[in-house]
Amino acid sequence: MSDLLERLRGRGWRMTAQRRVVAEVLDGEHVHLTADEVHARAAAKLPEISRATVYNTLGELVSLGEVVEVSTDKRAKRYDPNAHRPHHHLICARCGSIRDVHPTGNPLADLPASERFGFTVSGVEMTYRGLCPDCAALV
Amino acid sequence: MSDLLERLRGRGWRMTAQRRVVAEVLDGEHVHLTADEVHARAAAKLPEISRATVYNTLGELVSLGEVVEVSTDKRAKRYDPNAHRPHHHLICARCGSIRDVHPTGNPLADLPASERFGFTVSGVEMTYRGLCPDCAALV
DNA sequence: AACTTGACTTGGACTAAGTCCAATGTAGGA
DNA sequence: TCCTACATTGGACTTAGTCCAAGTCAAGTT
Repeated sequence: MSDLLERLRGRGWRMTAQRRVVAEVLDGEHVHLTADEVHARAAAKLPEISRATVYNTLGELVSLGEVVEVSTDKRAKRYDPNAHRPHHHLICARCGSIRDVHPTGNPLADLPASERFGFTVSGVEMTYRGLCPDCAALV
Repeated sequence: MSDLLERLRGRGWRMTAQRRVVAEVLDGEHVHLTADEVHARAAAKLPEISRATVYNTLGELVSLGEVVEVSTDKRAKRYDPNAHRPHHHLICARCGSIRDVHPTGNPLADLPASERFGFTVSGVEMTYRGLCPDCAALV
């Protein structure tokens, strides 16, 4: 987990207690938390941390490429700390739970030039949807 | 455009002026509008239509499968009326403009059983990201 | 054509998620 | 130790969307 902190320090991040706990929360579990969940977990370690700081820090981590935003159908964005390994997502349409998945194939190669409309294409996200075992059992 | 209205009527939709203008707005242009943009265009034809009705109607069209929700990075969801033809999206990271694209390949087949975690997988969305020609010219 | 009724619409209050900002605090270099 | 540019705070604000009780109306029935 100090890997992440080292990388950030190496990039000129001023290291504060707030940034440290946010980084630790994200680095600690490979689940996909909302900003509010990150705030709650961070506040457990550093009670006076503000929501604004959590949003700021998450935004910085995203632009540094350390964390990826995932938009599910639910309203709140989720933050995926597993940004260093390329992967895609499988989301339960009912409960919103997310798994990281690794499909075979190369989806970027599947978009021919004629379908690019002059865009400079830099990446692709695949979002598989379905029902998780628990939710499927309820239906 | 009356295709859509016919289909809806055939499914037992009670046809009201409000639903008609919303359907017409979506059916009229193949752009990807936000709920507020749909409301604005609908209100141009039927000034007293309320936002709640637009949201209700969009929600119904989505659950009927006539329209697809697209979550970009921006906050508001966009509504894609081109639901009858399977396709994916190419989004400009800068201005948020969206194009429909048709990649080759079968992404569902690219997710092996070992990567499904017991989920019942029902679909997949591919979101290509990059810069549109206009935005690329600005950088 | 008038009646009936349950589905539809309305507007306004409410909630959730996120942004902004002026005042205050502090990490890290000199 | 001091300085200062960068970071944090909390609270107001905005945006996007939901909810609901009251009123309206489409379409089937007579």
